[in-house]
Amino acid sequence: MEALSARHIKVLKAVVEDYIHSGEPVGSRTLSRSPRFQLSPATLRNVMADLEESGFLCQPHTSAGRIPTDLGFRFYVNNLPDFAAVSSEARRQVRARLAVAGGRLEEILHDGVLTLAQLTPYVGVVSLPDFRQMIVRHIRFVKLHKRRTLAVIVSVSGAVQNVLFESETILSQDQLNHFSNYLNALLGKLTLSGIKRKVLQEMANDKQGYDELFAQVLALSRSFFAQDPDQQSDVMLDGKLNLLEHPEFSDVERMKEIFSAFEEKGAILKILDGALGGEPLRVIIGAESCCEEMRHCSLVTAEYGREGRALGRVGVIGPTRMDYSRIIPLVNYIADAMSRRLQS
Amino acid sequence: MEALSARHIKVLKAVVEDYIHSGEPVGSRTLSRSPRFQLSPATLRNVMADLEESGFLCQPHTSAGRIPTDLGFRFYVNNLPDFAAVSSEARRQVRARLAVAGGRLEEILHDGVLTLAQLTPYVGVVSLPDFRQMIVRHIRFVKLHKRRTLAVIVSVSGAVQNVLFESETILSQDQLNHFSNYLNALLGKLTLSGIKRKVLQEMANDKQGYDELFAQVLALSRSFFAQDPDQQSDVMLDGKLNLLEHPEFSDVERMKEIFSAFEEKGAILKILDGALGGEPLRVIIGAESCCEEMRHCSLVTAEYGREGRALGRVGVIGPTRMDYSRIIPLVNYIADAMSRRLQS
DNA sequence: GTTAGCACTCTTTGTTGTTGAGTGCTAGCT
DNA sequence: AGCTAGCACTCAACAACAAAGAGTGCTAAC
Repeated sequence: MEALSARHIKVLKAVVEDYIHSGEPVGSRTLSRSPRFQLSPATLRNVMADLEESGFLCQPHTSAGRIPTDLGFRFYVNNLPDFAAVSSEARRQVRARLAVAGGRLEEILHDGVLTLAQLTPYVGVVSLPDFRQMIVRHIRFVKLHKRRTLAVIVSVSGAVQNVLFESETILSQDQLNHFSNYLNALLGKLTLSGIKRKVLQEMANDKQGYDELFAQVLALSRSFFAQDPDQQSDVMLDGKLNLLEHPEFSDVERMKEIFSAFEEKGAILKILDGALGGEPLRVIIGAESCCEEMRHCSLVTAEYGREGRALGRVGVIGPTRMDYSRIIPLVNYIADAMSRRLQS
Repeated sequence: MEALSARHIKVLKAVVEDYIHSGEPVGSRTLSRSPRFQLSPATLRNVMADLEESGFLCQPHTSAGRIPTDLGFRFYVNNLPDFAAVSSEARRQVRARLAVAGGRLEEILHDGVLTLAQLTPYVGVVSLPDFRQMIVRHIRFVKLHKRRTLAVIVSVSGAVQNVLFESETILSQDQLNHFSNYLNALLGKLTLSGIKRKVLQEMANDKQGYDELFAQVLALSRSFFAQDPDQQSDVMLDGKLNLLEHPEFSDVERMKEIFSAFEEKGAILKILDGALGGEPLRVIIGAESCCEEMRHCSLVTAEYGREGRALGRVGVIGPTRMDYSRIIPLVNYIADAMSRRLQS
């Protein structure tokens, strides 16, 4: 497989863009009619045959035009797109939904995916931050019944989580309040797993000499952390119906595949956060996701976060034939807007 | 339309049952081959023609057999089914999932729909109780930042809800704890809206002479209730993929309709809880739901609750051609199991 | 290096019977 | 009066076939 000439690249780009907009295999004839080529179909055929040999194009069947392979899309995305500016309609919607201040974390994320699902014909997706990695602002204990206790944890970014657990001894609400205060005073800018680590550490070097209170707080924390096994993070999807509009999913079998992938949120999460903290923007094309059910889908996702810390990823899932030149800037734009709102 | 003779009824029943199991329009010939009829096809044709005229059967096209109309299914469900006993496999699964004790409300409901989605080829559905109608066990206030306050409400059935609101004045956590204790001591077996009503009432007859504390609690409660506009209840669905297995939904258009109904949870909720407190078991067939998108679906739902109070409904959504004789007992069984678990 | 021409492939679309299931109707049977 | 056999008719489903159209690879000429 040799290096691609300028002409090869130009043809590849034309095929990809044409296919993205028409959804039909594109033939040499169609291409030669385009004003940007002065070439005859026969010449284009030769070029396309080369591109096929190199793995950038393929034919659904011998007498059809060519469509880009995953590799073809990949080359296009990496090198070629003329990014479209974010439309004014999109800016307007983002302003309306995401430029407002405050709100709980879940609301902000939800507004993000909703906006994406409305502005694109694809599925909006966002990964919720792993709660254990979020910086805790408060922990509060609420006595429910005997040893049954509820911990309410609030993160700096406004996420609230409830964890039910059983304390070792029966404690009154007043005692719990006391412990809450003590613990809150103690914790600086720590994540939940940071706190857990710290608590376990303190217990490990269990030299006596603690004051009674500290020992009790530790005991309580331990049973609390014992309960919280691995409170998984999660994903939010919106606009699944959008996919049904695309001809590539009019096949019921294919639909079934993708929707089953959606039900299995763990898989999506893995694809999304697999490389969290890596590139801020990421495009995953077809089989690159290594998820059998998603091999006909692409993901465009960007990191969102707070104060420079990445919290998760937000973006869209659509067919590999996705309008990358429009979607990539849009996803970036929305991730930015979300991060800004999280800051406030 | 005259009253149906015993023979008419017998034929209707046979048609419905045959159609439920085969999914094909059933013809007079098929029917006459069944050992339960000694009649010739011609005779059956006459009977079926009568049933069609009365609106219980219809023909997809002239040269096909007959299929039951919504009315036909309705007659069948109301009068005819031989209920199947709940299978031992079903009992086993329910034991495994729902006979365990305790758990948060959401978990219990989730286990319920999951079980239904696994035991039937339909979609499991459950309506979450309207939080405002649930009896409150605790209210606890957590100070977040300045006037920003989090109310944590725990119901007797184990549901936990967080409500964010702004208090009128800046209060310390200690004050909030104090208020929480006071309020908790105050509330007996009241629902959230009961509490709200009471608070507003107390404020209305605002004769002075309150002690300071009571006045402050009232003020706090008021801003809290102002925030909570109408925290809608919600529905949970599981097993949407099951529907894709049914031939009646291999048509993409029809699929789209139903899935769009699923996204619009409000509509489902309305159908489900429209008659909460009415019949414990309810079957809604096709157009009876008055929901355009659901006209090809039936719902079988039963009430679940706690200590005799209905909290919501649980059941399945499937094609009108549903195996009612098996599903009705199963839904009842599971609703019972859920209610029992909620008791604990 | 490019293009025109040609034979070939393969999908799509439409036509045309043929088959089979099912129907309504009528006349005759019990 | 109720039931049944028979018959003509309708219609969907299937298969076979033809024609059209889009696209290809290859070769020879420009």
